[in-house]
Amino acid sequence: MSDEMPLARLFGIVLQHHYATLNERLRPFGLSAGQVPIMLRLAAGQNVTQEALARQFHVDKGAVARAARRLEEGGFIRREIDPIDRRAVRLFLTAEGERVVPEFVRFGREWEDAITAGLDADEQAMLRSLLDRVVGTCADARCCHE
Amino acid sequence: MSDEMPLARLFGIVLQHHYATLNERLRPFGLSAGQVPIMLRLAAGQNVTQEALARQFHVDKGAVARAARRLEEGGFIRREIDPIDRRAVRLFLTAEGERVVPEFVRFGREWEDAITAGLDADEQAMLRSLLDRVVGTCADARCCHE
DNA sequence: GGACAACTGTTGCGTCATCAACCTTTATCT
DNA sequence: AGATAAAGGTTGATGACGCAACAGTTGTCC
Repeated sequence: MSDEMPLARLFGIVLQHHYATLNERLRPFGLSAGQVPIMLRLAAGQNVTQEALARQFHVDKGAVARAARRLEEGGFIRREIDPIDRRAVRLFLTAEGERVVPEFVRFGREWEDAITAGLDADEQAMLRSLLDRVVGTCADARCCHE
Repeated sequence: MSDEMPLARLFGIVLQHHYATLNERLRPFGLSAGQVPIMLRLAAGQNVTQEALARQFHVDKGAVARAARRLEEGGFIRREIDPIDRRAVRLFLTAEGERVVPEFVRFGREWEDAITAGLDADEQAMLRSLLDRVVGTCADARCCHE
């Protein structure tokens, strides 16, 4: 199986599998995997700043900007300049966005289910817990966020 | 901490941390993280085919081709056409490659140590085991390799 | 109130990696 | 043997992401 596989490669393989799976399912929408986290976040509550998204998902603000642009071009979100702080852009789902986002949620959930199909509930919880802690360790290394 | 973080993002964060760390350390060599797995494999035994590397690390053959080219241009490996099967290219370390590869091994090990610093030995083993199984699951999904 | 710093967002460039198309070489099949 | 298929490798297009430089806006501090 894992004959001398660097730990980093394991992460890479899983991540690429995620991109491949999501990209395929999102192609009919003209979208790809990078836009999903934004949609998921908006499904849970709108009126969100790009900066808040970048911070929440530990993603570069440039990546958020590009993803938001594609979502807007596709007609899934609307962007409004915050009247109080005119630097900030606030994101909202359009009617079309509201309509499709449950499917995106399902895509994400199904991928997680598929990937952890060989693990029982305890092992899944253990995996997430260990990943959380590893992420915490490497997040501390560079920035010192919340 | 992980407030509604998609599982895939956890993998992405760790992987990006790996790239950032390795790229920084490899810059003095004119290399970057993508070339490391090849070097590590060659350190453990030379005369390897690009196709074998792609299969071992579950990486696209195109990625291996590019990484091998950069390593050759940097003078770290040598590429010889297999005289038996003239389609195949076999990779070897140069003297310079032999000289630096122990450092690359160290870079990789130090990153793994840093990332798992918050985990005890049992938890580290558990993490790798769970990752192996998840990777096995998603590897089965597309191909049906060894 | 005016100079300077800090923050949000955008864009260009680089890296990792995939896929698809192609070329060359080898294997297969009749 | 000749045609066809399959395999190893290369290249171009694309996606995700980070970093750095920049623009516009707001905050701070004399």
